[in-house]
Amino acid sequence: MSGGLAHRWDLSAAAAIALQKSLAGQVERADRLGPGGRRAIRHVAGVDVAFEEGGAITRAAVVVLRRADLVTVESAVARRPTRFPYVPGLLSFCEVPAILAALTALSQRPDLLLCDGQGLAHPRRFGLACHLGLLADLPAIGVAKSRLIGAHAEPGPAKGDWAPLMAPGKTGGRMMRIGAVLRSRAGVKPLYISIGHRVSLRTALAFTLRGTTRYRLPEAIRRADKLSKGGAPG
DNA sequence: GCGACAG
DNA sequence: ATCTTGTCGC
Repeated sequence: MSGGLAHRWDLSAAAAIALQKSLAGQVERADRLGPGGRRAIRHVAGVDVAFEEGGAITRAAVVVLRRADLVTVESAVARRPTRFPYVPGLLSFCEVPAILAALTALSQRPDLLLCDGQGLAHPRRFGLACHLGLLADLPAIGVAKSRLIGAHAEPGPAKGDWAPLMAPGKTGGRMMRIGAVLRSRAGVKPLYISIGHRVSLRTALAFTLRGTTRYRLPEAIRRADKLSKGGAPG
C-alpha cells in the first residue's frame, strides 16, 4: 500500500538528515486530491502515536472518517519497537515505521492524511507529514500543537483566524511562508498548519477547520490520539 | 558560545 | 511524548 518509495530506517542522525535533504524536493505543494489523484475527498484519516514501556514501544493509530459527516468508518493500531530516538527535526524516523504498519492494516486507503506534526514548517522542509505523505503516496497535512521553527504574529481570536508562519529561505535570506498559525476554535491555543504532500496550504487550512468541532484538534486527529492511548475504536 | 527544540 | 494532584473554567 505504498507509493513506490521506501528506504531503510536503521540510520544515524547524520544519514537521516541527508535523506531528508534528498527527499524534500519530491514533496508536492499543490492540490492533487481524491481517489486516484484529482477528485472529491471521501475519507480523511487522522494519525497519531503514543509510547509504551517508557518509549521502547511506539503505538500508532489511524482513524478513518467519512468526510461528509465525520463518522468513523474504520481504524487500525500497530505496535513496533522504537528504533530511533526523538530528536527535534527527526521525529518522522521515530514514528513513521509504526504509522505505515497501521496504514497497511486498513482495508481501504483514505484520501487524505491529517498528521500530528509539522509538514514543510521544518528545518529542511521535510517534517513528519511530508515524509509520511511521500512514503504512503497520499495527500497529507501537518497539524502540530506547537512550533518547531518560524516566526509569526498572534492570530485573531475567532475560529478561522490565522497568521502566516515565516522563515528565511533555504539559500538566500528572504522570508518565506512555510505554513500558518490557525485558531481552530475560539479560546484555545492556535495550531501550526503546514503542507505535507499534494495539498496546498489553503486546502490544509480549510480541512483542518471543517474537521474541528468540539475540541482544539480536528476530530480525525483527536480520535487517533485517543485510540493510540488505548481508547476504544469506535 | 548560548538558546530553541514537532512528539 | 510521559509521569501525576489539585485547580480553574464553563
